[in-house]
Amino acid sequence: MYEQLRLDNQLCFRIYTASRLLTQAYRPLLEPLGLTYPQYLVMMVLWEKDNQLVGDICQRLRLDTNTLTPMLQRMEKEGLVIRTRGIADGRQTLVSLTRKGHHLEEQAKEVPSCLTRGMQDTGVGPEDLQRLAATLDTLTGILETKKEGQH
Amino acid sequence: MYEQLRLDNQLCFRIYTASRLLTQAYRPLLEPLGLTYPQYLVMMVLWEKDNQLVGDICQRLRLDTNTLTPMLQRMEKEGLVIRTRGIADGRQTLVSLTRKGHHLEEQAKEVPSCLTRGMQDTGVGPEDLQRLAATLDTLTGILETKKEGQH
DNA sequence: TATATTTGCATCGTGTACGATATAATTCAA
DNA sequence: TTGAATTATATCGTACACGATGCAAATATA
Repeated sequence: MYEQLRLDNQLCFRIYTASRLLTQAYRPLLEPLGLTYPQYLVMMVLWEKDNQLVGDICQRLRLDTNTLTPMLQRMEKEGLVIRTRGIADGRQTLVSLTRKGHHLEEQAKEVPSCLTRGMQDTGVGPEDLQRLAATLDTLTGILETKKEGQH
Repeated sequence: MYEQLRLDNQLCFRIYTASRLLTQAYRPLLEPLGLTYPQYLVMMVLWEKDNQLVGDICQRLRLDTNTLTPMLQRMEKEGLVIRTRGIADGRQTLVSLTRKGHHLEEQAKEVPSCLTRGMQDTGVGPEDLQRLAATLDTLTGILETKKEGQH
């Protein structure tokens, strides 16, 4: 029995579990909007700035096109976005919000507070979350750098 | 533009990204062992204690049978585990390591250190990781409690 | 003890993730 | 300028996740 292989010693398992449970916590809030959690992320990117290329969204969410293209196709079928091919560069695909997609922001703006409200009086204070975010940013930065180095 | 909908303000997005990047970081280390990251988690559970029920593994990893059953079936096909139905209780399925599955622990024991080594001299110290783990545990605990309350 | 309920696991359908490959448009180079 | 490399997306195959449903074994209840 190797101590380093104990599940309880695995940071990655904690992050993996927290990620899944958080996504599950979002589900009942996003279901009324007809969004999955990854789709909600795409919407946030587009609400910040409309008319972005697939590649822009990829970069922002750190996802590849093989994940995003099918997702954007489903979102287009749902009438949330429109995909337009070849404007300046014929290879690019521009993703734009539909009116429906725009309007969804009004309903979505309540979602984040629903979750942070649930964090109150739980032993996890705002400063803990702040520190958590900072450490995760550093960690992600490191992992991205290592990833670059592979190519 | 609602401030609370900015991607940069989303803790969940950070965790989601960190989780994916960490899993990606494990991939090249686990590929030689013929394991995916979730399968590696199952193996860790079984290395800690062999001969566990599907339900035990579910509870430990906080995954449901609809995820684990197909995964265990794949692992059985790979010759890592054996699934035995109905010992005391005919509904249960006992999951046991094969000799091959047991032997894999020897190779796997190097995996964790490969990753922690990569964390050295990066600005993220052991105490940061410790605190990160603690906060995630609390967070996960809260999310689990909320989840219970839904039933 | 016959029936209803619960339990443990399996199956199904949909939606991500992601490596590998394909394809068409653009750019580079000889 | 034409063929080679590059780039931006798309497609394909496999493996999770997870809600919903199915099913047989065990348990509870009348």
